[in-house]
Amino acid sequence: MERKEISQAVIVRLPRYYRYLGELLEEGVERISSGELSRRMKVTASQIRQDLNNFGGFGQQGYGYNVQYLYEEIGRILGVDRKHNMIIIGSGNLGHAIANYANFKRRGFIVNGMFDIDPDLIGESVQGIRIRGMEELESFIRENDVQIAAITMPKTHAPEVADRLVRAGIRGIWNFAHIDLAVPEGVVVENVHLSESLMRLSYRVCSMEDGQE
Amino acid sequence: MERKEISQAVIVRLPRYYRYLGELLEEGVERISSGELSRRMKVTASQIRQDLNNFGGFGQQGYGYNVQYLYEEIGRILGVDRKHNMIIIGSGNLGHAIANYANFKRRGFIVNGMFDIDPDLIGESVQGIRIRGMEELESFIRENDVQIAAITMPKTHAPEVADRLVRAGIRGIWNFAHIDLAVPEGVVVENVHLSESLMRLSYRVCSMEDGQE
DNA sequence: TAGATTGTTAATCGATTAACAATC
DNA sequence: TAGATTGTTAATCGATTAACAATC
Repeated sequence: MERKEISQAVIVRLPRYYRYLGELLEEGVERISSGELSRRMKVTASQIRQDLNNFGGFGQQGYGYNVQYLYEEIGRILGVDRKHNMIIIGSGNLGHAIANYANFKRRGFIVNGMFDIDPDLIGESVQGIRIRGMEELESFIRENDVQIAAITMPKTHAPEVADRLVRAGIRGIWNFAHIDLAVPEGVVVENVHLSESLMRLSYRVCSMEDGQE
Repeated sequence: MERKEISQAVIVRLPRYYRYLGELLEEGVERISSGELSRRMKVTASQIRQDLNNFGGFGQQGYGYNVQYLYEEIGRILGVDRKHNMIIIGSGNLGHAIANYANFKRRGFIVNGMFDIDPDLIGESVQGIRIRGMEELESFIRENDVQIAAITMPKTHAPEVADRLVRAGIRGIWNFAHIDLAVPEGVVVENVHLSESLMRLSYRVCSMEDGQE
């Protein structure tokens, strides 16, 4: 599937293309040119064409891009055409928020297990998903062919849990803990560091006030 | 405070420096060289020195950087030395997760109001924060000098709410809704698009399997 | 066919890394 | 002082934008 190395910048933009194409599809738009899409997304048409051509020629000269086709192709590239079994480690508010978010399911991310250390939570159910104790972690991953784990627990035990996940064969970690996890080659970590995001917002608000941005 | 334009890439990295310096401080480390920090953070020493010099000469030749001093300076740059009043629009799990996260408070982000449209939630309290109806939004922002609003509600009404926030004088929007908000100059939007983050993870997991990354 | 718009090459711009003189 | 390490300039690398020939 992969020809050359795709740059990180392109990968970051890809889901946003997917979102806009989904919206166009809902609006009933059948075809779109890079120029028109560029106006909507506020990026250059050049960038859109360059980005898409990393993966192949999806368009047609004189016509543009077929929305449905391009949407499906990008979906395939992102892997949302497949099913991914997913677990959530940490059943606090954030874990609940993710478990409840129905759109993930639509994209093929099936949460089939939640875990916690709190005995009061173990045995409870969220959206039909049972909360389990940590001792079941490895067996559950193996038996349910789990690919992705979201870590939504405090940072203290996150590295240790990450090690267990890796050893149990997880392929991707969606890390919400405020710490950088060390994983071996072949395992992917995607960080969501909310406090860093909030500080960036704060920086920009403040620099707006003093100098102007 | 601002000399020249600071690049987006630098701003993204800044909170991570802050986090590592905070950890060093807790470890009792008094001084650190760009070389040693580069080993810890797995970035080049050159990049660290370049990044910091955007804001001034915090180091000393032959010595390195004083951890405490650098930590405080970066905190000042990020604006975490000040108080920011903050509200949360949307009191679902995600709103609760943010309200409950005590570390934000430590960094000066004070959540003093939560809002929702659900009559069952209005009047309830989370962490001592009362959940209010949307009709109180504008008056609350003005009376409590609120600078930052987190939008943790479904995307449908997010643009409309964003408009109200802007008109009421909010300076920064922390947007968790899966939509791009249009705001005038002088107002800052920081997006946290979880579904896009998850798709990036999915992409990288899949491309690991087919070709190798 | 003529017009539109892609795919792709070339030019520009910006960010990262390397190197080293300044200096603590 | 000598050694270490910064601040900063110069070199390299990569990403974005512009341009245009190919082609539907």
